[in-house]
Amino acid sequence: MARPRAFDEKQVLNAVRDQFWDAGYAATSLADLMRVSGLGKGSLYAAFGDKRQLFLRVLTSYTDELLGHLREALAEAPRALDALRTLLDAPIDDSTGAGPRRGCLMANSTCELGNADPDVLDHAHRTYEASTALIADCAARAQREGDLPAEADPIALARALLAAQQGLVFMSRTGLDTATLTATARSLAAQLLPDHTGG
Amino acid sequence: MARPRAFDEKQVLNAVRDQFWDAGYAATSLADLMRVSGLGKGSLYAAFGDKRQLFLRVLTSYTDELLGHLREALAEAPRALDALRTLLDAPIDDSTGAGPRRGCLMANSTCELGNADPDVLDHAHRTYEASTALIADCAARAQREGDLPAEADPIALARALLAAQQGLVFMSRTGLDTATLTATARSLAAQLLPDHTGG
DNA sequence: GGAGTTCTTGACCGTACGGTCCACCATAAG
DNA sequence: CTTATGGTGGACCGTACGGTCAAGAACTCC
Repeated sequence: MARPRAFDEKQVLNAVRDQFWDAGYAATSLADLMRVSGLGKGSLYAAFGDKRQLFLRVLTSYTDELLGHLREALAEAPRALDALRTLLDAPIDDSTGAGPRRGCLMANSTCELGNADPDVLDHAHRTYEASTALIADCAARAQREGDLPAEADPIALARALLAAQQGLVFMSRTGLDTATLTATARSLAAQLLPDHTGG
Repeated sequence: MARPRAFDEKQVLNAVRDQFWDAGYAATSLADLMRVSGLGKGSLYAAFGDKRQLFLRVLTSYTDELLGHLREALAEAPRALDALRTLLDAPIDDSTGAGPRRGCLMANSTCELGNADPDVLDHAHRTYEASTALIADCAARAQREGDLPAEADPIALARALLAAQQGLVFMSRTGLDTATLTATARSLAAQLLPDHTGG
């Protein structure tokens, strides 16, 4: 093993991810990556390859975590309908956090690089298809639990929810105040996931 | 007036806008702008200032046009409800066009530059507030025409529609096939703008 | 036609970028 | 202690970028 690494790989990847997340791909320079990681150029290149490779690696681990958390959250909720409603709260969390509103790294990357980098586009497509499948499973459970009309299409509902969520994320990025954002999320949730038992 | 300009300003601005729209701000170089405009560096700088000024000018004229078209479309529709439903078709048009799916220039710019450039963020905020107001007016008309429940809040509905639209635009950018995108748009329209008279 | 003014072209500049390389260092094995 | 191996840090490189400038061209006015 010779000389051991002086850095924690996960820590470095998290720092790099945050940098790309805050500033985007093009606006992040190698100097930025060196600063946030605390590594020299040589170490960075030896460990992760060039800027694009590092970015793709960070992007992949980001979506892996995202899908993992989504799977957990949807599976663990006692009531599936509540889990679906929670999906629309994610943008609110982004707006209330301390730092800048940075939305979703995958969405930002798709906007910035989707037309220029087929790998990124493909990754985006796969990620959102996977999300749709997870959400659709949860919607089907909500149907079984009697909280959603049985005749609804779970996949269609999943796509509608995902679209609403991404739209909210974007509105958060425009600087919409948290109260209005929250009200809009509630409004969308009420219309896309109405209380079925009461009606 | 001395020597007259050899280019049409509007034509140049449109070409530049398309370039920024396709590639984004950072990924567009001055060489790109020279190529698509047919102008030399000197002419570009003399006529429009530096890259950022040119970009902001293009962005402003883009949103001016956008709001103008929106105002027209919403006002001219015989039935307000139909105009509101048409809002969700815009992302479909983007997906069926010949070129790459490039979404909305204002949205792309907000994602890329919103955190770094307060001017862009402010412009985005104002633009979407203006859009919301226009859509809310149309929703109010739909209420007067008996196509929307009178107790609904037009502004809240406008924000929900705008969020849904932006979400659909984003899903189009991930490469979602047109049929699925269309189905999702129809699904969202059905839930956000249900047929009130029939139900 | 001469003067004045604006536009055009492209050479030029400084800089900051992504990427490479190498001398040095810290550890493990023998 | 010696040697081998991989890690580190920073000097270095070529390039492409955004931006400036000056010389000449095209036009108007007198």
